[in-house]
Amino acid sequence: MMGRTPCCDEIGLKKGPWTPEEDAILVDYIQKHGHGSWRALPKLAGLNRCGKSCRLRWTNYLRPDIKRGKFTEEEEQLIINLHAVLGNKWSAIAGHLPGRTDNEIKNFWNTHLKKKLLQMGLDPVTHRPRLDHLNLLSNLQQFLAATNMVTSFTNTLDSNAALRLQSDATQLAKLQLLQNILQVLGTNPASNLELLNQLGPSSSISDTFLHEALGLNQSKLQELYKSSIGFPSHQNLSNLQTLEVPHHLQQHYMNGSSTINSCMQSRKVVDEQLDATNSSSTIPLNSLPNLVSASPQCSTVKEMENKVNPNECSNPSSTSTTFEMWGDFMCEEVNDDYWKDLIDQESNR
DNA sequence: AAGAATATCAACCGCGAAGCG
DNA sequence: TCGCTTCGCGGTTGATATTCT
Repeated sequence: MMGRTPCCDEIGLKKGPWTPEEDAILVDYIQKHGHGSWRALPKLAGLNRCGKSCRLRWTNYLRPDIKRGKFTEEEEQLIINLHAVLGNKWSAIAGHLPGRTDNEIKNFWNTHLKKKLLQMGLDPVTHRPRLDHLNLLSNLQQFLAATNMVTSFTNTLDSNAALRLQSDATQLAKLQLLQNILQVLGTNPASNLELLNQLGPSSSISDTFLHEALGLNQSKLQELYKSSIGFPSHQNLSNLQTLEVPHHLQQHYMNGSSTINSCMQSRKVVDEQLDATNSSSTIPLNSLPNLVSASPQCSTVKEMENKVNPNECSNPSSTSTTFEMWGDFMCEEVNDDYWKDLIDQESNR
């Protein structure tokens, strides 16, 4: 295969944009004869192009069933959802959007959706919250904002209920943040350094702030970091058990709102990890289950099915994404069955 | 108004997979 | 089974359009 001459290097074959005349010739020929062998087509049709160029022009532009115009909100959400499951399998994604081409979807992803996810603090590759320190800090702001929202809301309640709700919200915010930090510590050594730099003596993050936001002081966090690279011991994980989620809240929200529910599930995962670590101290921290989609790491659907529970891969309620962010993206009407069908279809391709 | 910067998207390129003798 | 051809995919490029300064 190496060194094969590209088909369009043949002398005299035209490249570049197609003229309306060329389009007309190609459409006319295919309508009359079908495309048959793409390689033979240009000669038969009387086009000074290579077969590859003809195929591309036909499939991406001239095909009669192509839908033109802007992507709808529904299409946009579908692409995001499909990308979370399939990764950069543009033709597979296009197969679920009638009239759209893989090229169009790829361009749309690269120019719009990627940026949109980044702006929302999500990694467009993994669809998880970004693990770099900047994002952690931006998440902090969101957690605090959310907590403040609860504070405003609780002004309307009696003082006991208000205090309890406020405290619960803060705990959940801590938990979510902690989950993100755990991911950083466990999976991304480069970010660890950056994070530690942020947490260092010259850091803009004050001890008070860390204490308030996390219930951890700098030295405790750094200690945790040092001891958790590569071989986390159950001792350093057990340090985190100071972050208790009130039992009544677990009961109340386990079947409740997706926001709180996702936090609770995150907590559950941490708990399970702690349990597992207690029984065997060799489980690496970065084996934390994927809470959002597995996506491109699941390079094939088969692989994906082996690696992850499809529900974990697709169920919005199992995400660890910051509050409702992910929920906003997921079509509510797209249920588990949809994803099961999708995965089945892809497996059978 | 003009030039620079940025966004968009059609088309190309190279590679791996599939088909076939 | 092997080697060649063809197809289709995903990443990238570059011309053009749009927005910003």
